Amino acid sequence: MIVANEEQLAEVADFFAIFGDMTRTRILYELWEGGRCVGNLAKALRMSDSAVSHQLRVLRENALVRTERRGKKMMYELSDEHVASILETGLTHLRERWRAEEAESAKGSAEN
Amino acid sequence: MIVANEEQLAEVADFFAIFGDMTRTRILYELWEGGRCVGNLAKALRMSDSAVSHQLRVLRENALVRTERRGKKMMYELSDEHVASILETGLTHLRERWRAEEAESAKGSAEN
DNA sequence: CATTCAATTGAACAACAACTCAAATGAACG
DNA sequence: CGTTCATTTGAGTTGTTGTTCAATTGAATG
Repeated sequence: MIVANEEQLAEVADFFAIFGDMTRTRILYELWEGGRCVGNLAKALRMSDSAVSHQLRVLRENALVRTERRGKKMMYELSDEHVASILETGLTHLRERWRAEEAESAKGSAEN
Repeated sequence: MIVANEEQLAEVADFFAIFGDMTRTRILYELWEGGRCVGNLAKALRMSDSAVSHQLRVLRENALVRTERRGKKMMYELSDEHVASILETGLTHLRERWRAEEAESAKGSAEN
């Protein structure tokens, strides 16, 4: 049990909210595999460059990704391993839930 | 590196989004300390019973909290330790960030 | 069974967030 | 320096989300 005040809980909420959008999680997931430029990401997500760029801005402003210009292209990468580990936490948690749901539905079909 | 498809990433996003609201993180934080009824939570958060109840519904529907009726009151508690551990992950991550920011600002004031 | 306390629900409203589209910026290169 | 490719920006629009308010449900109790 960690002690936290309201201001900190607000920051926690804001922090989780960044991961609370599919476009951003997809971007982070892509970057998990390695650095990518905007156009490359946009193609992978089948979205407009603009839409992706807007979300990259959010990620950048929250220090979840770092940029490095390489010629005309702007390379994006995760700012540290922490970001991947947060994603992993959520993914792992859901993995367990999915497993449980599967077991539950298997039980149901055995009963009927 | 965990393999995930888009549907799963969508679920991850939705999952994080639940934590991405201050009211809900405050509720979860309160429940971390132990079970509470709606009125009690509302008082602690200085919000209307209704507003809290609406958010509790979201948490309930996503299986983050469990309920148990005790007389007129409805007792809410975290559905498992996992929920607390997710909160802790976020809190811990931000702790490090806050420490880093503090160190940074201390460096700044030493320079000037 | 009427009353009271506790919680839930639904509609309405306001605030916010994400995407689109068009325009602007920036870097390379002939 | 004009053109091209890559990205960013801002305004506008649409959809979503959280809160309020009033009405409703549910359980206990005299």
